[in-house]
Amino acid sequence: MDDMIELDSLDRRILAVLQKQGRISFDELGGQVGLSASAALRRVRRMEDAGVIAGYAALVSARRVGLSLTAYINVRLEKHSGRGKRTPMDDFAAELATWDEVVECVSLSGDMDFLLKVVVADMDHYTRFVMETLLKHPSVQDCKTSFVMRPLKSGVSVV
Amino acid sequence: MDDMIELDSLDRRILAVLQKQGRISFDELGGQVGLSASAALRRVRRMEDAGVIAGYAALVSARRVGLSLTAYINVRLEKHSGRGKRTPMDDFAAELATWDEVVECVSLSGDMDFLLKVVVADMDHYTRFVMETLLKHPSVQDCKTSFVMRPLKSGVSVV
DNA sequence: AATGAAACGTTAAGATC
DNA sequence: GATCTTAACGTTTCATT
Repeated sequence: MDDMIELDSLDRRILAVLQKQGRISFDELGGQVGLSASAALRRVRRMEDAGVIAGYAALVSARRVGLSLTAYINVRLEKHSGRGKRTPMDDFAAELATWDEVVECVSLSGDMDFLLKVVVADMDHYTRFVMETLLKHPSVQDCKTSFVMRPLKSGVSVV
Repeated sequence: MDDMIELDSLDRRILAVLQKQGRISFDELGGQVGLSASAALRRVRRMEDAGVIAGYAALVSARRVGLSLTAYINVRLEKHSGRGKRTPMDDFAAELATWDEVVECVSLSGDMDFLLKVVVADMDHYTRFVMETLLKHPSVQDCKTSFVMRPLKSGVSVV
């Protein structure tokens, strides 16, 4: 399951194409990298099986579905006070999954514990989320927000 | 070009499916949301044309291609010293596009100007990138890094 | 040379659009 | 009906013996 796989330059070109055009046909894909459809298919299947390609996704424009505000929130947790045997981090992680506003969350080195990426309709919704959901959570000590003013580069295809 | 489009609950269910299974057939997609293949296709094409679906992408596992270190870097730019009529921000944004290590970059409110998401093979590569590329750029004043210790939620399909 | 593995292209039947 | 997917089959290449 954890086997490293060798990727040659053709594999990498295939990945580059699929990251831009995830629903391209194997015929076209092969054409772009200089292979037949079946050869392209074989290589893609191999990378899927090896977990190099984790899956495929439609990219949804946040704006076009009415979500025009993006923010990053640094969160610091309480050091103690986990419920029962669970740590504050466990409690937080469990509830996180139920918050639709959070599209990305990583645990960090440094003074802050988590970085959340949050996408919402407007400032109103954002304020409600922070006040009535995030800060009300018993594991959360405090947080600090930076709002996204302009996206310069969006990397969506590395997981 | 900027027309808001009305999405009903069926459209939203279709989007949810396509965000998880971007290469699903329309037959299966229709089955999951209770539509025929052609009805599902019509709705998907409509959302593609409206820009709601910005595209499709294969999701590549960073680990499996040997990129096991992820970091977020807050960058502060020089306030002046743009070359010619261009601002430091223009200079920075232009060069950014050529840095493969940066998979995401947004301009932020607050004391820092940018947040970069960086994915590299190891700490060695990371150090080289910061010392020999990022900090050498004339627009960059200073930066501060947080390393990702554990990804809890990865949102890849909102753009 | 002979052998086997790996990767390619062609073909054709079935699935999908 | 046209395009796309996918498995079967034969060919080429190349490293090993």
